[in-house]
Amino acid sequence: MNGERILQEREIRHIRERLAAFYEANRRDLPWRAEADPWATLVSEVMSQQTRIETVIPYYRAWMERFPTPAALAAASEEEVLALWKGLGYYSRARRLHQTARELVTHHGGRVPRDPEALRALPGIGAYTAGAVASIAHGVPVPAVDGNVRRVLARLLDLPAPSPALLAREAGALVDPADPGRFNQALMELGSLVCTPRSPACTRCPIAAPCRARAEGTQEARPRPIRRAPVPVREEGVAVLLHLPPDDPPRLLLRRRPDEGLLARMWEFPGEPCGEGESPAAAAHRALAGALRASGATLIEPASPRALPGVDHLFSHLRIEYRPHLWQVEPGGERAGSRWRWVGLEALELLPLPVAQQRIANHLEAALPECNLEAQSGFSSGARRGSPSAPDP
DNA sequence: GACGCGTGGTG
DNA sequence: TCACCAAGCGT
Repeated sequence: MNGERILQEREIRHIRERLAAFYEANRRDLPWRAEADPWATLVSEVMSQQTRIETVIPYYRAWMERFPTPAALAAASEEEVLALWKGLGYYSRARRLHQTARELVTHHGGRVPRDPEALRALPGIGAYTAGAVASIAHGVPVPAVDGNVRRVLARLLDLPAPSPALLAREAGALVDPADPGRFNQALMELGSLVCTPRSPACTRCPIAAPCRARAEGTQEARPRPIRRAPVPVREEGVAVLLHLPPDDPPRLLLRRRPDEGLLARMWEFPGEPCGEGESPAAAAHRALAGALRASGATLIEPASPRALPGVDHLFSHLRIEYRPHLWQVEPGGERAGSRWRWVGLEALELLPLPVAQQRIANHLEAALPECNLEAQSGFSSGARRGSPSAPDP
């Protein structure tokens, strides 16, 4: 089916007028709305992908301070880029934005293109972000269908499961050519403030009159919710290798994750997933063995490790229960490699460390004073207390 | 088309 | 407590 519009011309004009008024009265003062800078718009849109606006704001400020232009980002190291993104999640966004900045410099004169197709071709920029940047930063009359807009349109048209193609067509016909950026942001703001997933405030909605779901009373059921598969749980033994130099701050051995997949190229304490029926302590021992081999470090005392508090972390599709165990070691010869690194406790914040790993480090820091004492009287002597795999209290 | 990909807020 | 989900993209 094509060409068939559900809304009449008169309704479209009505919706444009009401949304424009709604936006002027309700728009939030977000930092990127104060600028007329396409780079600022692009950065804010990428950061906002699947992320709450309140979470984005401080990251956006720090990012624009450090990388005010595509050229500034293009010149940065990936490690610094990931470190600034730390805690925001979906880290491939940071790596793709980094790559996009480089392509802007090499192929677009260091500027953000206006053509939606050119934007769409950049890494990390899909249909939504291309439409948002083209309309908001450059005034191009194209739609920008995010989760909010999908929900608003599904209700306005009373469709249980509208396809992306249908939504793009309807939104494209609806966009106000007089101010496409304002219109698209108004639709999102409406979804965020009024036409919410649960308990939509239809009595306060500026476009309740033409809303088909409102007329049918089906707004709560539009769009139809999707069922998620239950997330698998994995238990992982973690080896925290601690070096206590006599006159310097404590140091830790970290490992860089693989180039692809979960938390790609982020840093972590070495860990191993528990095999079938394997205890976390045994898995941690395997991680220890690998870390000693890779780094050339040696155990100070080959005794039982001290168990640190467990960290349970929920990822988007996986739950991992980290069971960290602490060993004191002496760093070995020259063996290092780019995937392993000794890092001072105070320098962890400069590294791209995922949130769960930071929690492990925090527990270690809390336990450190005791370790110093034990180090002098022989670290090995019965340092174990509580269950080795006790979860976070 | 379904899945992999983080984290924190919310009812 | 926990399921849901937020200004999605790439494969």
